[in-house]
Amino acid sequence: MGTKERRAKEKKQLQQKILLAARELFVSEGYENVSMRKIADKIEYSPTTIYLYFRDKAALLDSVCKETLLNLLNTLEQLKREKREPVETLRKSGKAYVEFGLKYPQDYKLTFVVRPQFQKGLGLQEGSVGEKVFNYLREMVSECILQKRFPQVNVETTAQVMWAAVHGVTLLLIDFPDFPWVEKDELIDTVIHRTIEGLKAST
Amino acid sequence: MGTKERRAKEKKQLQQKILLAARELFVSEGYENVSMRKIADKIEYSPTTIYLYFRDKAALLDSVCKETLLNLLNTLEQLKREKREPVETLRKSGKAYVEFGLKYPQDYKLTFVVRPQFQKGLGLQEGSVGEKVFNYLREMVSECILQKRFPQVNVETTAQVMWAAVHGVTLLLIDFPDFPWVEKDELIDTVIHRTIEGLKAST
DNA sequence: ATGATATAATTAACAGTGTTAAGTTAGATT
DNA sequence: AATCTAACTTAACACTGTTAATTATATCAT
Repeated sequence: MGTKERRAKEKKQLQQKILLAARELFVSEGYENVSMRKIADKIEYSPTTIYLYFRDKAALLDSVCKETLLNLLNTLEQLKREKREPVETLRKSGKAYVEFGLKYPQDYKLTFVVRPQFQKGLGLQEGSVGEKVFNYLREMVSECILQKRFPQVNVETTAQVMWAAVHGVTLLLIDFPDFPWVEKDELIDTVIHRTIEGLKAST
Repeated sequence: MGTKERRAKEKKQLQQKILLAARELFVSEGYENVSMRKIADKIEYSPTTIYLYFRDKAALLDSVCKETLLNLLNTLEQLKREKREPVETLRKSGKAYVEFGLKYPQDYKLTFVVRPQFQKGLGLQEGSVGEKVFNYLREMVSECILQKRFPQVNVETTAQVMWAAVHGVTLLLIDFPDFPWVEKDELIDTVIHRTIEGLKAST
């Protein structure tokens, strides 16, 4: 009865192929400029075949974003493993977050801007990869407080403040590439550094 | 020869009417879900009439965003007039910026996310209203340094860090309304407060 | 191997999109 | 009143996401 398994594997492969094509096109042309027909052309199937594997275009976006978040999560978890001073780990995590966004700018926007716009409410539901990424940040902050690097601040607030800071600088650098920014790394480092300094000095 | 002036005024009025309809629809339905035909229906003209007043849909978006930026600039300039302690003014400006974004979330996204996506490069050109908004921020920071509230930090870097912080928190609150945020005002105030505290403590 | 069956993929179609070119109407000028 | 010109509309093109009906294909039982 190996045929059924083979068929199942083939289905998965085609699904993966569609996903890859979609990601490449979304990234290079932008979500709204990519048509189902373009994706179909790229994989050399008819447009409607895609609908046998994904409910609609938004579902395709969803899957692409989930992959992106898994990538980001991997990058961050790797950092955690190289155990360091907790504040240093937090700092490096922030930097890694921004650099991830700048390395895959379109993926980042797709995930953190386009997707929430196209499916409101389902931004960061329980058990999702997105939640796991934020949980990572919570942990990092907790660790800093536990080891008394920070005063007894509210973990949740602090994590959210950190997220806002890195999210902000990431999106600005992506969306306004022609703005006269100071040197990019200086800007990123300063954003992170000052957010953390403000934290130490805070109540 | 008053007829020509009258016609000119009528043209401006219709252009304004189109702009208003476009803004209302963009805001309520989202830029990509609004068709030229929908706008035309709203103002009870044929779709193609719009093209006599705006080059294309992107130009319409452009004009809407410019209005938004003017509104934001007004809000901020008003704050400057009620002269206060400079750090306090900076703090209030940050708060006003975020609140503006939350009051008109779709306008904000249109201006600071959607528009740069649809016309790359022209994000913040010389003489634009966007540039004026950022110049306002530069001034606020300068004032703080001049009056020795901050150490001798780099104005440009500091202004950009501030922008990143408020931009980040604004977008997160808009895009992930269902995320378990801490109390909204606490989050906003903490973002601003800690950015400024980090500044004082910094080199 | 052949016919039946289930599944995968396709074609055709619908209602909608931004936009252009050609045509029409209405108001001002002579 | 006839002409001209600016304002507006109609018709059309090439595209979009998506559904329903249809065809091809590969697996199964005989």
